[in-house]
Amino acid sequence: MSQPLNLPFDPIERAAGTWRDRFGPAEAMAAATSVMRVHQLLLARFDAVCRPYDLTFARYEALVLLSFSRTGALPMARIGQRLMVHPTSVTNTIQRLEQAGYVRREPNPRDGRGTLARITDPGRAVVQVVTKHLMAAEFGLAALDTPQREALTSLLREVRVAAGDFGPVDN
Amino acid sequence: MSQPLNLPFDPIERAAGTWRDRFGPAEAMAAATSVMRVHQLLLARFDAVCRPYDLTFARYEALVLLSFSRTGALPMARIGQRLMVHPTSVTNTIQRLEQAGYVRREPNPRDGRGTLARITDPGRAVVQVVTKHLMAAEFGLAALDTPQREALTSLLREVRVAAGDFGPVDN
DNA sequence: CACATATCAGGCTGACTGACATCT
DNA sequence: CAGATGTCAGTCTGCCTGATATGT
Repeated sequence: MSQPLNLPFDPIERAAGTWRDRFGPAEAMAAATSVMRVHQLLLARFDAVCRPYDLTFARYEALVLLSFSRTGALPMARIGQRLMVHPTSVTNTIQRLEQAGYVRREPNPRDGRGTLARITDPGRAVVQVVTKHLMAAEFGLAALDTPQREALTSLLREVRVAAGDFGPVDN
Repeated sequence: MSQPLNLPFDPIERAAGTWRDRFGPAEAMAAATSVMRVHQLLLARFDAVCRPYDLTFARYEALVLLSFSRTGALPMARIGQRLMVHPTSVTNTIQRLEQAGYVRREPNPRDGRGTLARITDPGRAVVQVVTKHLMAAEFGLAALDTPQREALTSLLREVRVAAGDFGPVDN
C-alpha cells in the first residue's frame, strides 16, 4: 500500500507534512474515512432513486424490513432494534410511510402498549420497483466484481460483529 | 461466502423468502448495506469523541483539512470541493468553527469575492487532541488488523475512483 | 411498584433550493 | 455580459433528550 494518504484530506499538501508524520500509523484513519466517503456517495445515489417515490433510503430500509417480516407487520420497538435507530426516529419514519400510504398502523393485539406497523399493498409494490432500480444500479457498486463485493461485506462484518451488531435473533 | 444474507434486514425470516429469491443476486446489496451500517457505527463513535470539544465529526474533518493546508487557510469553495459538501453547508460549518474560536474568516486577497477560512492556534490544538483520541480508539476499526484495513481502503478506493472522487489536484 | 412502549414537544445537525449581492 | 463566490432565508431530514400517557 504505497499510495499517498487519502481522505478526507486528500491530496495532502507536502509542505504541511503527512498524516503519518504528525499522528502516526494512518491505516485505520484511511479506512474509516473511506467508509465515510463511500457512504456519502452511495446515500446520494440511493436517495435519488427513492425520491420519485416519496421515499428516502431510510424509509425504504424500513419498508424492506417489513416486506421481509413473517406477517408483514412488526412492533415499532423491533423496527428500531433492527435498523439501530432511536424509538422517536421510528415513530417519525413510520409516520411518513403512513402518510404515503405504504404502511398502516394497528394496535398490537399481544401487547396493549404496542403499535404494529403493517406494510400495505402499495408499500409492497413500491419496494419491488425501487429495489429493481437499485439492483439495476448495482447498489452503486458496479466498480466491484462479485468476489470484491463479498470481500468488502466480510471485512465490514467483522467491524459490525465487534460492535455488537448481529445481536441475538428473536423475531 | 455461505453466510446468510444480512443487513439491514437480518436475520431475514424464512417464511418470507430470501432476498435472492425475490430480487436476484444480493452481493451488491449486502455490501452496500454493510457500508451504511458501519458508517452509522463509526459516526456515532466519532461524534462522541468530538462532542466534549464543541465539535462534530464533520467540523473536525474541515479543521483537519485546514490544518494540512499549506498556509493554514483555504477558500470556502475549495473546502466544499474537498469535503464534497454544498457551499451553504461550508458556510454553516465554518460559522460554527468560528464561533468556537477554531477558525477565523478573512477576505481572500487574491479574489475580492472570496472568503478564506484560517485555522487558529486553538483550532490546531483541538485537532491534535481529538486526533489523539481517535487514534487511541483506532478509528473504530480495532477489529481489523493492518492488512485488513488496507484491503478495506483499497476496495473502497475503487468505488470512489469510479464515482469521480480523487479528482484533479490543484491546490 | 418498576419497567416497557410509543408518542409528543423541542432542539440540533447537515444538506438542499432559491434568491441575492458582489466581484472577475 | 456571463460566470464564480459566498451568504441568507427557508425547508427537509434524521437523530437526539426529556416528558408524558399507557399498559405489563
